[in-house]
Amino acid sequence: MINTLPIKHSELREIPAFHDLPDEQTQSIAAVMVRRQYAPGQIIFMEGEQAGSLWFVFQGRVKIIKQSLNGRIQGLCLMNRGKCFGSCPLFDMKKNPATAQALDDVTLFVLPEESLQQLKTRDAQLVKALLHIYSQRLEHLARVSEVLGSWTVSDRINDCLLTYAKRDSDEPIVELTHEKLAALIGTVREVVTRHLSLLEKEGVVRNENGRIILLNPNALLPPCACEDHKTSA
Amino acid sequence: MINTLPIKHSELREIPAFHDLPDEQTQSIAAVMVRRQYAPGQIIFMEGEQAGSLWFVFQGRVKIIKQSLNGRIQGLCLMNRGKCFGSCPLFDMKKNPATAQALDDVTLFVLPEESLQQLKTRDAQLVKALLHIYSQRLEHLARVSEVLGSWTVSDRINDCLLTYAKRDSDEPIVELTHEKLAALIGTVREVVTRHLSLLEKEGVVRNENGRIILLNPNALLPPCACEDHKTSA
DNA sequence: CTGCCGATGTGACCTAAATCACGTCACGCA
DNA sequence: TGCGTGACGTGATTTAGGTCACATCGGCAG
Repeated sequence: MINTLPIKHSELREIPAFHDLPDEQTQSIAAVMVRRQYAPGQIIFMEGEQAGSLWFVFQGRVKIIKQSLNGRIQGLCLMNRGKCFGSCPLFDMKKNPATAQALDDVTLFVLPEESLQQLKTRDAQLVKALLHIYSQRLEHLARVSEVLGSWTVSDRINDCLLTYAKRDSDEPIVELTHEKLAALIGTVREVVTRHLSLLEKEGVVRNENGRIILLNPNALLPPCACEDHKTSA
Repeated sequence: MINTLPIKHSELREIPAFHDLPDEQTQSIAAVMVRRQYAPGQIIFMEGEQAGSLWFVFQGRVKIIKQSLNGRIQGLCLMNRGKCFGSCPLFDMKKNPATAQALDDVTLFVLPEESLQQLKTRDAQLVKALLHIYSQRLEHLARVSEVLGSWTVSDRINDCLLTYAKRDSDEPIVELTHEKLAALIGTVREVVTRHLSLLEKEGVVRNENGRIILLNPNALLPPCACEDHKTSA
């Protein structure tokens, strides 16, 4: 899980949060960061723990989830390359509000709590960066709340497809199994499969094993007052 | 809506966020704050606007809600005396993630965006306070996401009762109509009424006109793995 | 006292979506 | 070549909870 290979500042440069920092800064930060590897499904930290470190995704994808006592799991978001998560308990928050779990084989850069505390007192710039990250997260969670509260499962699947599509080639591709999509959305595999079959019949997507190709992403656009009573799904 | 009556620092002292500040600070802050009044139902700011001010509730209650395009409304939380909200667009957030609406007759203290910007650069203490507020909000929204995703409506009603009960007298009282409770939870009045009737039959609450008295708050405690298949509700 | 109105109670009904229970299909591998 | 295994497809059934349509009830202005 811990990989002693040091972190090159060229690698650090690939994280958006460090784009604008001067070389000397990235050098010193790279020196205190730790590289970690996780296998698919492995838990990175648990809801309720007190990990105050900052985590950056270098490779792979990390799933942020909440599991309630009755066993149901609700995915909050998916962090891919360059994204940052964690650090919530750093500012008087008692405990982690959610769980982080590796989705693929994952390589993370970790800024340990102690180092972060040090940097925080020395560097006002960092605090501002944190506020920015928090803002984004607030925005995202507010959106999740709206989506969970008032969208149908079908709309949530569409939204999820658009959100997590890789747009490398000319046709966007979602590299998730139905099972994992279901977990992210907070539903079950059958419902995802059924809805995707519908979409395939309509020619909007093509299902392959372990991934979904979006043939007509525009047809997945968010629900709108104009299309009141939907015939399909 | 705007009330020119100046804000006394004795009043400002009643806001938890200003408890620890030295007198001179509260004086100068009180000088730049604005008092505003709102009638029940009045919108304070809308989702999508760019209000970067900080709002403090001095009297009454403010409902934070999200309305999605299909017309459904999802309540996020209820801010009462002393609570702080707003200010999201201050740190690079494009727009307000939610709407604020007065529930009762409300008196607010507003710290306008310009003043806040000034204070922000001068006072590192304030930035730390903001981080704290953001942390709490993140925590809360993460909880909302879990609740929306995996609790039943009945559990959400129970939770809401416990969360918003006034504990002045020996018996906690919730001063909300079924209608308003429903809006907060993101359901409809009938469902709330039905569930409350059940609870009343079980002797857990007593329904009066416009308020609910909790006779046995412990019976409302959150859902738990141990009580797997619930008979009631 | 009467009429109005907002807050409640309650039954009948309907739909989304979870659950259960299978069957199929592709693919690696001994 | 057969077999195991993980991913996908699909019907039947069940259920929470939203929708509709009313009846009731308590307070209060005139």
